[in-house]
Amino acid sequence: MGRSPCCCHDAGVKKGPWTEEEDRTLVEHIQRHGGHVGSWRNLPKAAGLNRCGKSCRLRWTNYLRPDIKHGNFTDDEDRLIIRLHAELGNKWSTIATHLDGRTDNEIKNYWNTHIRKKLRSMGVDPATHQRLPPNDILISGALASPGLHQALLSAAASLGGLNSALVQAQALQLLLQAINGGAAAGLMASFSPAADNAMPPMLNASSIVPNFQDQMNLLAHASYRPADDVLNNIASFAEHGVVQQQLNASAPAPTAALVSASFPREVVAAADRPVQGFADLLSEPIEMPSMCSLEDDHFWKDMLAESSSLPL
DNA sequence: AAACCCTCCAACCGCATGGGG
DNA sequence: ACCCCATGCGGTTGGAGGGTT
Repeated sequence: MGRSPCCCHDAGVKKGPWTEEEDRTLVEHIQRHGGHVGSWRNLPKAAGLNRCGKSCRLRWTNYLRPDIKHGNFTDDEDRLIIRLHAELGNKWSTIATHLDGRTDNEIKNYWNTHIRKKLRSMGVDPATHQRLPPNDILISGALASPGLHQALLSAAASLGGLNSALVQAQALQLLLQAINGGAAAGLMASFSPAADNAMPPMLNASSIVPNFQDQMNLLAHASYRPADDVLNNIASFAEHGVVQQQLNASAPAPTAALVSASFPREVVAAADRPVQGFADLLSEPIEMPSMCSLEDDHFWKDMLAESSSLPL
């Protein structure tokens, strides 16, 4: 129906990057007409450019227009883009109307190359501005590294050596909470306890033990001594920087005191919290791995908290 | 030094929309 | 109501440049 083929399909019409000469020709032509363009389709011929009108329009609106601001985005602009995206979605042209001198194309590129990546690395879905499911965080974050992911699975498997399924679950929960800031349900569900232990058929973060101090008390009274490889595996996580605090693999059995001392207080507090939306995650500093470390990046923390509080 | 990989962004592509005849 | 055309818009691509092996 009705649409004529674009002039861009004409043979001999130049494509690709613009030269300075072409830029100058286009700018001078538009300036000669008082900054107004009658018809983009007729412009190339009138200006003496071997380009299609669409290409000229794009070059002018995205790059040559005198009111365009070039250079890095400011923190305020970042903040505004995230807030507007949470409200409007991928309406780049609408978002661009709120940022002086920025084009929709530039904002779109900036979103796709910088902001989206940053949000994902923090465990936030850039499309919905909600917290990513645990599995997605594992895949998108530092644990996408095969070695680290394998180490995690190995540690989880070695927890089977513990003499109580409940203690296994608690220890694994603690480990995963420390690694993933509470988003442990995915791996917890895939963890199979020994058959002779009385365990719920399906594990998840909320069905284990709701209070971390209770877990520690249970550990203290369980008088269990885990296999050395458990400690070694946990220590290897520490080496990977997943758990920031160094563990001492040659220490005595991990009583509650040892475990508490081995993990920062913030981790213990994080383990005690239920899994919630990412706004709650951001409400206070949590010791987390580098893939979603927020406590040293207040700018992003504030910005995300702001965008997540918008009415949708 | 060279090959390879990755990131970034300008530019392209094709569909949607709206206005005029 | 229909057709044609110009422009707007968002998704995608390709190549330059920088970093890594």
